[in-house]
Amino acid sequence: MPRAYDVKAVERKWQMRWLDERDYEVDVDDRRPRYYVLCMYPYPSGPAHQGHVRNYTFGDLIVRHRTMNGFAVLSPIGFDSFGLPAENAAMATGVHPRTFTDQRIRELKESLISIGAVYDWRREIRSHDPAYIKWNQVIFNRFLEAGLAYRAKAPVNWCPGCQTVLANEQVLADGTCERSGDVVEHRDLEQWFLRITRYAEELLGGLDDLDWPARVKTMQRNWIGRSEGAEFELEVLGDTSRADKRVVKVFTTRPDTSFGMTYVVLAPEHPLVDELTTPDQAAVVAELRARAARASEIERTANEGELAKRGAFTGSLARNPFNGQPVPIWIADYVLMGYGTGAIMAVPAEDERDWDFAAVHGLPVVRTTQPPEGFSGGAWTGDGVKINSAFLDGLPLAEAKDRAIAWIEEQGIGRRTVNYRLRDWLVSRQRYWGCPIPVVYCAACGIVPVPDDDLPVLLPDDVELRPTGESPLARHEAFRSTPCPRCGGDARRESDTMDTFVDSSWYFLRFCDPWAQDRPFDPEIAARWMPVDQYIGGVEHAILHLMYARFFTRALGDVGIAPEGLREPFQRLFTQGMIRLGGSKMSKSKGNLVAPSRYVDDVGADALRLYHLFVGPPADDVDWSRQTDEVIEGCGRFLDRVWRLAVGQEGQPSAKAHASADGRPPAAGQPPTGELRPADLAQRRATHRLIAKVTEDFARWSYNTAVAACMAFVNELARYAHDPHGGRPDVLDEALDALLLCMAPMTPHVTAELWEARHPGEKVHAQAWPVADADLARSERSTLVVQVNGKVRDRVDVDPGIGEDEALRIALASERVVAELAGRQPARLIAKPPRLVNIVV
RNA sequence: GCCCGGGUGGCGGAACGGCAGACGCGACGGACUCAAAAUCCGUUGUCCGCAAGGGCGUGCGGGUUCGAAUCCCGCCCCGGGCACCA
Repeated sequence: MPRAYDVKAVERKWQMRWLDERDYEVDVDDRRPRYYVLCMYPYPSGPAHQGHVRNYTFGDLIVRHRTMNGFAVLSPIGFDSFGLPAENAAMATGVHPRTFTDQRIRELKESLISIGAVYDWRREIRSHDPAYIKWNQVIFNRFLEAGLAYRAKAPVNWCPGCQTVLANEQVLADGTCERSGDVVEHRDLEQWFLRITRYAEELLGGLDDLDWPARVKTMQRNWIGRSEGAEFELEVLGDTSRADKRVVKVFTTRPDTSFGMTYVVLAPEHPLVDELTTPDQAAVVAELRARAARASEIERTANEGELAKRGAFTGSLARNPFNGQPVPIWIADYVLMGYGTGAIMAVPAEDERDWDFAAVHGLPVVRTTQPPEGFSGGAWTGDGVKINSAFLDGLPLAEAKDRAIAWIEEQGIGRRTVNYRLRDWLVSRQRYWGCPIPVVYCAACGIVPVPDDDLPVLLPDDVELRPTGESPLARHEAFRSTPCPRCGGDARRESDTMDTFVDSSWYFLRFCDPWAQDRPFDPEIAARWMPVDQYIGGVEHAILHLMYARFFTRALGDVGIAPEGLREPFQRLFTQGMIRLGGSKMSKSKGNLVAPSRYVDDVGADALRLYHLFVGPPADDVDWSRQTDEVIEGCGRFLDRVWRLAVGQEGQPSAKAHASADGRPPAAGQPPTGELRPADLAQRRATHRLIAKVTEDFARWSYNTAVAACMAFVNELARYAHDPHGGRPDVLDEALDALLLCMAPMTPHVTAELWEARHPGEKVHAQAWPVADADLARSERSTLVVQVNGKVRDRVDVDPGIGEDEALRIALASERVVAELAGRQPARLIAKPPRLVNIVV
């Protein structure tokens, strides 16, 4: 499509200037107020995709807009450069992950520059840089000292596709790996964990004050999954020969239903199972345990119809402490070892899972809550007065719960407790391309951290990458064998690397002070920039990254690395919608990308940015369709109109049409003076309404309507410019300057070029954000809508300052209204001047 | 099953409880041109009507209100998240 200007040359020119002139490099001692804008740093997967363009367009817009508003805006960028794709590619092609990654970073960096995004590039971080690895490892050491990092054997999620363990957060609800889609298996392995659960309560409470999308907060609350209840012990019956009493400890959120306990269930992995299983039940118990151990999450949850196969009686009985009754002890795979105590009291009358299980196995049901009249279902889980419950009888749920807990505590058999669904974060990965976990195993000294002075532990380059389920580092003798830092004896290095979410859990802090040589960052400098004022990213990180980063910020504060008072890293969060093509998310892994470079080369970065802003509300998903190309071309067409309007008929950018007496163009922002004809005044009003509208829309992330306002303004302005009663140069200048300023954050290249042409030596992005003249922005005339019985019958042009009486007088005088009323008397008159009058008959 | 979003022209989408459909895409008509492209101007929810004008319209059914796309209740559909967490 032929264009009004040389888009490529103009865009390239400004991209180079922004890099050369370093306008977006800021330092912490800048005298302007500080503002920290951050887009989630990208995994370098090659040239940017549309999701990146969308994300970084929003970020760049805010950076430029805030800068024009007088802030020192910190706008850093980096690359989340460790991760599986590079390693998988290495196995497929033989290219080393480092070479592969560096190449991908070059490509991505080039595309970020090509869409006109500006950053303080001095601060660039790459997670695979030795400096970043070093501080990652130092942080790990501090966590180890503080008991926040620990090694434990645990049932873990194993992904056969990725050949590594996964964090709970990386396993989808259907039991598959979020990355590869493979069915995740269970394995018992010794692994490194970070103690995020220590912060469960704080992570939950901290959400309240965050300016985040409600949806994301809810997802985090659900993930943390706080539940209040009680733990108590049940005595195991039988085997009177033993001296010590054996007990089973259960957790329940419904201690008020304890009198309805008709059996007890242990998780198949529960340590007491062997001891409690009687010889005649041994075979069936063993079979169930074997099956549960082998079963993946997906199998374990997918066979609801086979409940009979999912539980087995141990042969032992326990005593319900509330009523002294013996109840059978079962094992069943619907009870999980990892939650609570791994054992439950089963109350089929008030729990649906217990009800279903009891029904299959013929276990008794005792109601302890009076269901509402007419209730005919199975378990009743709602409120109701207690029955069959001795001292709790007659009490409603909440009160009965408190009384039951008090009783448990009086008896000394248990206590009130809070449980969380949140588990500790498993960070070991049996892969090469990640940050090595800096510990050494010594036969004599045990687990020994690598001393800070010996860090970083770097990855050796000469590894053999093979998918064996073991880190390639384990087979690298020079890496693996090392003297013990403590005793000097033979020892072996940890060969696992860290989950890459560790890298992204503190990069935003490093950005504040990426030059720090003796620590990850200066906490005082971090304290001055943090928290991030505006964080922007995809909603797919609602749980994983955002939860980990919140945990790290707190934990780093508690070990003295981050500022102590800093608890929350991201004050405001914006999550953009995703890009879809043909109904599914556009992504590299799905292979349905539509490359942005195609548009940048064709219609230009400004047009593509404008499209992303214009297409709809930023939070909404975007469907990439056949129509999209045409809309993007429309955006380019609009920029052409702006260009032609700004340069006049000559085709070349010209200085302002209107020069003052000394021949120099007047400074921007000088309002036109002297007599104004009605058309001139109308244009000035439109100009100031535009400023007010765009300012307001930017504040509420309503970029699509801001763009629409600019388009409508250009339509009007073109009309005015060609109007024989309009076209006054100073009025045009005011209008064009306002338009360029308003558009500068959205389409930076074309506005920079036009501004420079009109104001030689000036940069549009260095200008102050325009301020609307409130008197002019207020509309001069208003349309009074006259309704009869709520139906619009007439519209009258009125003064906006009109009063109620005047509005009614005008309305009742309307010919159309008189005709409609046909002599009927109004029963009621509603006047909302200057917008509306409603006459009810 | 539970918890969030969301259903408005041919399409993307506008609309503090007060003119539904701003702005754009597409379509149609016109100007310019030998012609095309580009550009410019106009029309474009739907039905009735030559017109003036009127009826109907924001997923469906109720309700609140002088007035509902907007608020409330009950459904339907789409998207997302969670789902043996006791």
